[in-house]
Amino acid sequence: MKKASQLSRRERQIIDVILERGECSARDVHGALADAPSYSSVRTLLGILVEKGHLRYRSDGPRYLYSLAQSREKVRETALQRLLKLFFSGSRSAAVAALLGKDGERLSDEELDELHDIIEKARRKRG
Amino acid sequence: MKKASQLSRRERQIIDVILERGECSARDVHGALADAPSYSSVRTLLGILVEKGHLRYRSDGPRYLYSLAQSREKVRETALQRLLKLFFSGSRSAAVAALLGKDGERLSDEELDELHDIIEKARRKRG
DNA sequence: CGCACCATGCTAAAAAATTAGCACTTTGCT
DNA sequence: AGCAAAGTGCTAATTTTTTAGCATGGTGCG
Repeated sequence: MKKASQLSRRERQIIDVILERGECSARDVHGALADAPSYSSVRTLLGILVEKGHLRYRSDGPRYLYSLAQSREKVRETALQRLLKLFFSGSRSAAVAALLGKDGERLSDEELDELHDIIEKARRKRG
Repeated sequence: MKKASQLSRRERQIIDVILERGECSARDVHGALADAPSYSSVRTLLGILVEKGHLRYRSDGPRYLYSLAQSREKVRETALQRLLKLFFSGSRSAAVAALLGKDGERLSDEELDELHDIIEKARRKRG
């Protein structure tokens, strides 16, 4: 079984669709791909991804619904780790700063409140 | 010129090395790859990546040093956008929350201070 | 029931990626 | 000057990916 980093382009593309939309039928995936190949090809790829352990599926009447084999959180954490390593020398706060924009101008008031709470909570915990 | 999302596995791998380390010689890249193919192959790939516009190089004595063609910030922003779209429905604050950990336990006191400043600055700006 | 739809398995061919060798030039150093 | 290291261009073979067709079986609904 290959690692996630070993995904081919199409494989990654398909995983991305399912990451973004959640459970999908082969038809859904095919429709979601901007430059989709034939329906048959998409089904082949889905089969391969299941075989490799990246996806799983369940029956829903006459169709299969595909979803991630790993938990979303796990996949997300892996992706975050990669990003941290590549762009932020592993520093989470540097990544956060980039997300916020230098002056937090990218966030709504509500979002700012949420973050403020998180930070205060962490501080109180430490005294 | 193909898009970044169209990178093949090896291509991505090589770009990643250069993202992480900055300017690299062919030798550096070859050495940094855990499962590296021949030096010759690495040079071929580097050539392709330059041709495709992903990398550029400059002479440094008898060797070439390869680096990103696009600014690091641009590549980073693209990567962040993808992450936001796939895992956080586009919400930056949700991504920040994930980075911080539920209670911000992942950050040092100094990092917390920095973030607090950013948030306060943003708030004052809005009243 | 029978059609439409979706699945499966098998097959196969075309395209892309990956690997690598060879001959030769340039550069830096001793 | 001469060697080692690193570059170039060209070529080519192998492997992987990607594409797609076909025959067949199951499910749900009018």
